[in-house]
Amino acid sequence: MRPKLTLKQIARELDVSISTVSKALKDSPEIGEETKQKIKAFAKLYNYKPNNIALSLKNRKTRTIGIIIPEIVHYFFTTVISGVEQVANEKGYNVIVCLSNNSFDREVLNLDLLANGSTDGFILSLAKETMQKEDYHHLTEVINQGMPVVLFDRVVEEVHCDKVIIDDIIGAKKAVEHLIETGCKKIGILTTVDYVSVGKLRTSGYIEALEENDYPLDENLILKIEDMENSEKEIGEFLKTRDLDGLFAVNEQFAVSAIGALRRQGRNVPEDVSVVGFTDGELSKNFIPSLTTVSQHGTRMGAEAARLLIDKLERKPDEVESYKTVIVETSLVRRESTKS
Amino acid sequence: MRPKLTLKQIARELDVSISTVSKALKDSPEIGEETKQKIKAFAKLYNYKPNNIALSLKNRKTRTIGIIIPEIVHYFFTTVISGVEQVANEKGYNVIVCLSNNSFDREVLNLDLLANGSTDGFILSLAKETMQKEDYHHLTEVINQGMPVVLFDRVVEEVHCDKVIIDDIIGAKKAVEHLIETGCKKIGILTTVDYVSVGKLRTSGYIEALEENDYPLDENLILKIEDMENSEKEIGEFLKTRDLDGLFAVNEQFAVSAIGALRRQGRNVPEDVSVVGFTDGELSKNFIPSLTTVSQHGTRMGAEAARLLIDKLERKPDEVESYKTVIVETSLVRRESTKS
DNA sequence: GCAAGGTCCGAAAACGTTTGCGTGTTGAAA
DNA sequence: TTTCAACACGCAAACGTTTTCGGACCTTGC
Repeated sequence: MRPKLTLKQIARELDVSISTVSKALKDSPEIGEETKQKIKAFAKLYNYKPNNIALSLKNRKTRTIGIIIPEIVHYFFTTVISGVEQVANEKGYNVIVCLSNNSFDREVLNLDLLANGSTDGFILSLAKETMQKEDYHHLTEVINQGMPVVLFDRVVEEVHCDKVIIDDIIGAKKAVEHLIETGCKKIGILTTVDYVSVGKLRTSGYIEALEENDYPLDENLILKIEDMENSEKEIGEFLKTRDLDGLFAVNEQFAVSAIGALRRQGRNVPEDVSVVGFTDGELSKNFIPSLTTVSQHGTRMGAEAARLLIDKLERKPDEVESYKTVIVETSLVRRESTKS
Repeated sequence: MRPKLTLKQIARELDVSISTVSKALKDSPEIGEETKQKIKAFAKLYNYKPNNIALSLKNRKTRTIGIIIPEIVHYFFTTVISGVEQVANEKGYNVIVCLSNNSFDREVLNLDLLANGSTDGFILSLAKETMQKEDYHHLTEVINQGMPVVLFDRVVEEVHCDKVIIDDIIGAKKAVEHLIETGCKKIGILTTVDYVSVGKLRTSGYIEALEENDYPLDENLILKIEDMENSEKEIGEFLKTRDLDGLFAVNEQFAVSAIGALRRQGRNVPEDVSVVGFTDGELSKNFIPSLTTVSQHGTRMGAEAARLLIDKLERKPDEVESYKTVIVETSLVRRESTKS
């Protein structure tokens, strides 16, 4: 076992000073050609690589960006990470991922931990609990210390920073309009309770689409699901008592549960009921019938977020502060769960 | 914008030396009670947190573990990460995730990068390209420098380190035996080419199960898929020309493709053909029919890997070197795609 | 009144870098 | 021979910690 090589060891070995070694390796003109060659050869031979920690300390930069997400076992978030990772790597940044598990305390903990030197900035999506508490002091504090933060997906007005979101309302409208265009007359929605911001927005989109097309709004066709555990049963009972021919679900899960329930009730998709989901994940692609769905383009969101963050990080300190909100367009992916 | 507080600033502000501040905050008996209180109060008021980078440099430890995986948009890997994260956090470690995208070069790059001070050890699953190349010098080098490495899932004998794997062979046998027990007479397998070690092992399990139950081995019922892009078509054609009543697929993807193809051919699952998959992901749970599958318990694998790594990290330096291989048991999850 | 011992604190080194500046050596010009 | 660039290199500080060691001052006991 041979421990890591340092400048000091090279210096001792070659009988020069540490600074000479450092300069030689950076090809400084201060150092004689001969010495440079000798040092470079030695470094290469023993595979010298500078210590990142020491560099970080010296430069007060880590070239690392932190991602904090509510959960990782979740298709959408992984695509976002993938997007972040791609552009981060292009620009020579590293990515460190932490999970809040939707807990406020863990979000604060992770943020504090990473903020103390480990990362130069953050990309994060708020924990559910945080949004309920409406307590964002940990974020404002970090921002006050001069660390750039980019919020995505689950964002909130109170925090002043760059944001990347999708046009939830427009996306939902696209979905419902597609149902209308393909001949559905009575369209229901499977959504979440209102404090989940995306659920609320998508519900708004649903309502807007109905209004703009002169469809009556029937509260009876709206199911707001709170308890994810029992969503299957709840959906089944809801569908049994509604005579609808079009259904918009605000996520994949609800969509497939609905299709399953409908099938058990002897109703075919899309012949009897058309179904549109939200989020284009593994399920949508592989389900039978495959799901018509609103794609959120997570990869693109991640890439945008990373770009925003890195821009801030590499901005000259005298440039004026300004926060952008990037809206990533959704698109409707037509598949087999709706009529064509 | 108020920049981060350091010991030096506290010292200047309170007109004591840096070392006094440091000691006071660690509650050292060397410092007078009065001074201690004063310093602690000040630190608390302004929310002092020591700089992790400086600590890492001093202690030559980062309390960070690096995970390198082939891809993140993949249910199994996310469960593993989740497992690692859980125990890492319990023990006060951070997790940094990098992706190799199944590329050898990116695996080497990431490993090199993280090895230079960013992490204390690694948990990784080899990239496909790495396994083809059979080039593991980057790993042995890192190990030689004294950094512990734990390999999981895609492991390889040539590298000497701790490993966490599942009993692929036994898992596959369980799957096939279940098919046999539920009355299947002619059982096929959808697998990968042999250099993907898990594919090879699962194929072995399939063969063993057949042999032990005196089923004839028919090479004609084995489909080795190389090109993931066209797997759907390939599977369809394979099934069209085989008259089997049981099918074992080495991953979810293949299983659902098969079910789709069978259905198009007018064959019902599980009435005409029973199907068992491998990996218990979103798809298996939500597909209709839901999939009987071999669960790999990714979370448990991640947790085991993290425990192994942290044990090595916190081991006294004089303890003897020894490498363990932990085998995480698989279990068969019975659902609707097989007869009961 | 003086040495011994306690109490409380500060100086400095160390972790591995980078970099501005000082210094010694060389060679050539005067 | 003297002088002065140019060149090649080393010193030291800095980043933010921790920790060992020693020093100043006060108290105590004789």
